[in-house]
Amino acid sequence: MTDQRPAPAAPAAGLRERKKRRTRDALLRAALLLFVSQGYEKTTVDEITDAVDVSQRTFFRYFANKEEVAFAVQDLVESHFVAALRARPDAEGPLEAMRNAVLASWDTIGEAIAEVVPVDLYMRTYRLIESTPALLAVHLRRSTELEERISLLIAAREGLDVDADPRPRVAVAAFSGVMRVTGRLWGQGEDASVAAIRRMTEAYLDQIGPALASDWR
Amino acid sequence: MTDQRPAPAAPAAGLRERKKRRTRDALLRAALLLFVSQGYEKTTVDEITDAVDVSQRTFFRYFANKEEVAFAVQDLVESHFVAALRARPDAEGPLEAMRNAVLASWDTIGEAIAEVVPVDLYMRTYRLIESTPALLAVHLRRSTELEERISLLIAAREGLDVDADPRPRVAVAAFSGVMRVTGRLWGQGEDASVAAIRRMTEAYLDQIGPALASDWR
DNA sequence: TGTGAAGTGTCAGTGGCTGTCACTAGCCTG
DNA sequence: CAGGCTAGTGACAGCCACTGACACTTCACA
Repeated sequence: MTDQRPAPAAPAAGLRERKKRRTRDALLRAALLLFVSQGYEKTTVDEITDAVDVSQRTFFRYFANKEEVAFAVQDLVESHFVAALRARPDAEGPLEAMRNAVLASWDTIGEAIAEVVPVDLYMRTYRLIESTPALLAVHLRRSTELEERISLLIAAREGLDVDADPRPRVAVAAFSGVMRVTGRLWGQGEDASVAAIRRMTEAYLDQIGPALASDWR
Repeated sequence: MTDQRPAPAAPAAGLRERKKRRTRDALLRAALLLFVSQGYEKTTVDEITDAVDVSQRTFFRYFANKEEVAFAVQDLVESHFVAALRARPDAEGPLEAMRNAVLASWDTIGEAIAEVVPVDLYMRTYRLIESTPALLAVHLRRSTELEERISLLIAAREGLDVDADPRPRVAVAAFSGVMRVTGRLWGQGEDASVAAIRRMTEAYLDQIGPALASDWR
């Protein structure tokens, strides 16, 4: 997760700072546009830097690699979810809290995204990630990192030690597994709206209990 | 180290075939050895091909990319699990069947692996995968592909349509999530034995029910 | 206003990966 | 068993992601 964002509570930073942010944003937007319009693999870093008129070297000073730029917005979405989870009342059980946190964060994520790129561009990027093997792989690895953070959070809520009690990690794993399935299906489906994935998430989360029952008939 | 496998229904193929298999096996073994001894990233394809005395081009004719060679044995393990799952009696519920299939397949996987590489080498490779970001990413992506296959299998067992009923995918997602957690923890832990991961799997799978309960206290 | 450092461009180099082409060796047919 | 066919390979050239080194420009700040 990228740290530096003087977002809320950051007046007009120095000229240098602003220039930097502008360059980064320009690279990000140009990259995502190119990715969604012609595909990730078919986009070279040179094309991105040409579009922004900086050197290739500069790109790699802002983003560790070509993949990273594709996940810049995803970072935002994830920290949004984590914040929503932190905000859940203690009274809610683990699974209930996670469920409410996703649903709540999807209701408000739009604005947060729009500060950086058009929401539509993000959604098309998300679909691109799901459908591009190289990006999907990175996405999944990042997801497990997020899962670990969530596990620690859940454990803290319940006053447990993650290493002593398997339940936090198991619950998060089950929850995340379901989230991935919905993400994938949404990416493959017709309806690319936020509403669609929200609806799907709700429906699939409802099935966790029934799915783990010993007899489905 | 046998140069060919008395594989089921594969007599002595032509000389061409045998040479091919020998080259592939040699590349595989050399690659894994280099990977585990000096790390994945620090091993160049040239080093691998030099060790086997073939051209770099030849390497890429056998393996689509450098990553693929690291997963050759994993392929074996996965199809072993799928076979075990197919063999579970219809009477078992979905989760029960998957659980029994993993445990059963771990009891017998050793011999299957040993036909290709020393079991110890495989285990060290597995740990390397878990601890190398680039490989972990690919591993996770491959896992989701496997999950889809399993979902279809489970659905078939229960006479369901995966797209109409979310339960197969949800159950598999939850199950796989737990499996990944155990794989990761095993990779980080001290005990690198098959027994260790088997034990851990059993313990964690036992926690699925409790973990999803609405109240842990 | 001068000095230091942050940000960038340029250049050279490495390594993964691909296309092409020519050559050789196992295979097959007459 | 000769001669042609083709799969497998090596050699080579080239693309692209990425890195290190160094010099230059531009802002920041004393």
